[in-house]
Amino acid sequence: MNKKITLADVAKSLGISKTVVSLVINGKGDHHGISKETQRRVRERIDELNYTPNQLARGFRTGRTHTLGLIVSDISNHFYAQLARYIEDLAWSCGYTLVTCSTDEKIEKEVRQIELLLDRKVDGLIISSSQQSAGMFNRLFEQGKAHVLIDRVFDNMLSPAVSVDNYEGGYQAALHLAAQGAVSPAIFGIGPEHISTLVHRAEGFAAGLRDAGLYIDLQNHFKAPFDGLEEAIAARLEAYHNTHAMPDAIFTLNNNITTFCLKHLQRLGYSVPEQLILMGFDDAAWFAFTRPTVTVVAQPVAVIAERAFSLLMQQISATPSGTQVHEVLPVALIKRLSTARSAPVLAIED
Amino acid sequence: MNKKITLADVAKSLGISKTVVSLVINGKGDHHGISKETQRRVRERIDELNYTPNQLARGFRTGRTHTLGLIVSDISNHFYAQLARYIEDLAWSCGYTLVTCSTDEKIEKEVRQIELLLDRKVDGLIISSSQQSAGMFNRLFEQGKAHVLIDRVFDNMLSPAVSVDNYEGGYQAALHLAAQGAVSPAIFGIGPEHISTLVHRAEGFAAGLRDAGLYIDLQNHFKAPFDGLEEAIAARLEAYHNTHAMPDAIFTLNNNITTFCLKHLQRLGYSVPEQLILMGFDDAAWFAFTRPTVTVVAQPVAVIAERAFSLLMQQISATPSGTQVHEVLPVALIKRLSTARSAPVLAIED
DNA sequence: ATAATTGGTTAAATCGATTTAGGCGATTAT
DNA sequence: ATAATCGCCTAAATCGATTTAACCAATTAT
Repeated sequence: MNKKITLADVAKSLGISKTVVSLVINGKGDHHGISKETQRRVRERIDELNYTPNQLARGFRTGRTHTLGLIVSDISNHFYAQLARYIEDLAWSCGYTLVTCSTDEKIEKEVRQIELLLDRKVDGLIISSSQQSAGMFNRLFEQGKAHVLIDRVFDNMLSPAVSVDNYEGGYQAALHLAAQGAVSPAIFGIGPEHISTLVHRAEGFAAGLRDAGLYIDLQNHFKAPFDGLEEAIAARLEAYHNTHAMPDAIFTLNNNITTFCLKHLQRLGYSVPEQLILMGFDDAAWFAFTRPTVTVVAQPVAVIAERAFSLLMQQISATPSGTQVHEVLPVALIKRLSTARSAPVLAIED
Repeated sequence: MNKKITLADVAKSLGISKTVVSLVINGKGDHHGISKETQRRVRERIDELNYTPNQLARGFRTGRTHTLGLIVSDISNHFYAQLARYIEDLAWSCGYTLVTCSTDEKIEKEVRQIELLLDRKVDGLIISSSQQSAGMFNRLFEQGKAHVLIDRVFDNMLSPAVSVDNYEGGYQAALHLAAQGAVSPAIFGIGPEHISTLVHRAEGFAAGLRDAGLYIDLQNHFKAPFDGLEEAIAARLEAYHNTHAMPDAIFTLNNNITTFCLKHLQRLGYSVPEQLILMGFDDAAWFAFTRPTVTVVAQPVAVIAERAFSLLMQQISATPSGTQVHEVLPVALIKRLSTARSAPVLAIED
């Protein structure tokens, strides 16, 4: 277990000071007037000895770790897994490493994870928060700690944020379902109920229905618990089934809900779109080849990642501008067969 | 931007030495005979000042960062996303943070990521490697660096490893397809071709076919490139289609291949299982509710995570045993409708 | 009565890098 | 001829924790 070569070893082996070696490594050789010849010798010796800097020591000294933190509710959720992948690629291309944490929508867990990451001196955070208010993030903002809120946003937040137009997505969904003949649609949501994305999607949906001359009771729509999601959805559908009260349309508020809804409707013997139409928020690869394929409101995942990363890098490398930045990206309605009530002749895309 | 409270601040504010504060924080107070009263005062003041230790400095000094690294080919692949989630939970419950890196099957990228994580002094690595040989890992092993190979394994490897019985999975798949009437099945694989999991699955499949009196050319089965996977699969299926040479059964070597195969078979108008039967390696939530539902060889993801984590922790907290540990976990054949050639009356599970 | 032990504590070294503040000899400016 | 400048390099401080080696007074052992 040969102990690691240190910068001091390199310096000693060349009979020069650590300063020179450090400067050369960091490309500050010319700027500090280290002779070309010395620089060459240093680099040569570094190769010979196979020296690599201890990043921990470096980060400790400089206060910059080249590490970013990503906080989401569940990294195994397809939407967040994709997001993580995009962000990881962006981070890697800038020399950053990404630490991802799943909160399971537990506020307490989220807070501890953020604190842990801060104690580890990550250079920045990208957060899809489960919290109820902007308090903690406003504090981060005032401390000048680089971070970006994504996906979920807050009233009165100071932090830079990137989200999509959830309200509009819900609105479009409602218009589409109404156009396809839905009369008494149901919303399938998920707890906790303060999550901004879900609230906005539902509100937009209600507004769209209203404009289409329909009504839905926003307060009391179904909200499955985060833990035991599938079981709750199955139970709800069974209850509808047993009481012969199945709605004629369902709008599911995220991809997991859509997935489980479809699975259990199928299990109960319902055929979509003939007996009821269904559409969801969030796209996923498989929604394009299930039978029926599923109509969704899709989020521009790559763009969310790119914008959030860019806003984060701005904070890290420059002093942030004074104005609050909240980028709201457009969503896209992808019509597929699950809502093709009349003539199922829609082409399967790509 | 109030600068962070340090251990020295706490010590000074109490008029005592840093040593005492450090010992108390680390629960070594009793062991070093710090009086109960002093310990109480220290803890109280830490709360008052809201002091939290700089984990970077701590890790720098102790050489233990309480960080683990996970290397996989693509975190957005459902199998790895699930694995990551399980490992993250285990790690978190033991006070560890997880850094995940995606390699895109690029050996060069994998090597750099491992080196980076080592320079960051992660306490251990869990690696699903894309490399060709055990060389780098045998070196890690000899240096005593804690790590576990998962999923993919090597000949002559010294490192602890956890994998599944890929050969047996392939074998069972072949028997099943043969039993369902397949006569000339095709394998849909993916590059690079040295990946042990894929090799073993294909070899087991060939052996199973042989035992069922069938034959397949192992050398020349289809291997799609990792980049552009979907397009390659689509093209291959189209080629079959155009030449009226569609096989009567397809065995897909991982969940992504299965997904894309199904999607494009559907696009080309083939009905499964009537015109051809299909089964894949790896389960995924949606395979249980696509139509048809998909027969798969499922891996025990949670167990893989648990065993790998356990082997890693053993190395970190104790001196590893001398014997090479390679745990091989069983796979499970889940029969669904995509291979139900005769009577599609199989119950949809759960 | 002197030495050894114990209880409670501290000063200083240490981890491996970066950064500050100069040093020294040779050249250029005045 | 003296001072200022320049080119090249170094010693030492520093980041914030942990850990080693002792210290001092009070008690116990011999």
